[in-house]
Amino acid sequence: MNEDYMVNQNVQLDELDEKILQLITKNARIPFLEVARACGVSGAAIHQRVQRLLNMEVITGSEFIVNPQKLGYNTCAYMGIYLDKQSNDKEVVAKLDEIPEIVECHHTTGQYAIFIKIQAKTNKHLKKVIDTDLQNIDGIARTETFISLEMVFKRQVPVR
Amino acid sequence: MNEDYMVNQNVQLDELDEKILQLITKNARIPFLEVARACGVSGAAIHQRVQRLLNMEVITGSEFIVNPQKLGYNTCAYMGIYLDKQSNDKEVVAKLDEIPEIVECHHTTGQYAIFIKIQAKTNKHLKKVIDTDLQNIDGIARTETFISLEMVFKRQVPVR
DNA sequence: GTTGAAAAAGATTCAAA
DNA sequence: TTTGAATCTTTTTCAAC
Repeated sequence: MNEDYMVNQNVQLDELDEKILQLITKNARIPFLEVARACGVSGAAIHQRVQRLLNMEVITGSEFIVNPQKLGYNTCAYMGIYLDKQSNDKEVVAKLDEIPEIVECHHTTGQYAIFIKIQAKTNKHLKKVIDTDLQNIDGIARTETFISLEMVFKRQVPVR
Repeated sequence: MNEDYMVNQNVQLDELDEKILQLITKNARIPFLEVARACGVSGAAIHQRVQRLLNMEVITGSEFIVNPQKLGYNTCAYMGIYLDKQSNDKEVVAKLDEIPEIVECHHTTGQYAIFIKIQAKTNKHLKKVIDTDLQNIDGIARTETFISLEMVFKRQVPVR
């Protein structure tokens, strides 16, 4: 009982919550007092609302966003992974987790069992990740790579 | 001259920059004075370094991270898009940009011309995005969808 | 749940090194 | 580039509504 898949994770948010989310998801450093002024409520109210949104896990934290290219990461790729029939998904994922160039990992349905996003410095670096790091993982049968020539846009889920 | 593709965007960072990045990319709300204490320098130094990292676009901003599931977005999918030969990539991308459920969009090489990430509330919602919103865009020949059953991990590019 | 007020902490500026 | 000190702003707490 009470497994993840049984829980409706949806949460009731009012307009103030949504306004707050719209502001802080675009700029985590915005002063709560500025949010307060924009919303016409007190700073204390924003403080409490944000705390509540964190407690409810509607927001899971904050981050400064790095520009991969400025750190020399110029190659981005997606990869679909086929697993051997007898392989253990969890073990494969644990191994993938150890490869820092893999920045995202999903269990998927359809042709692939696992789908990942890779950030590498160069095409040569990507080749090393694929031919060495991934090749060393037991259970991977085959992979298909899609190289991103350019990320055109990226954003978060719409708040309302 | 001086086109995007000619510019080496790589930037020289020292250990202090890296330490700062490691802290602020995990928590955008961390007080700079706390970063200062962790790094053994003054608050003013951190303030200036962060400003410099922003000016250099090593960091492009900050955000509170929303948990899509708590907003009712329970279906995540990736989609490869094949375009008609005579179609205009830019126009297609502009249309995709207008669909809020598409949260990421890349130009790709290989079998697909465009690769996108979709966040929908339900499978039915995803079907509506695919069958209605995407179907209405001229130039799209065919699509292939990979549904994510579970995002196992997500992180930013390693700093150093 | 929201408020204003108070106290504590942080951000920002700047002259000097 | 870094620093400490000064100033200004924000964060956080809390009693009262």
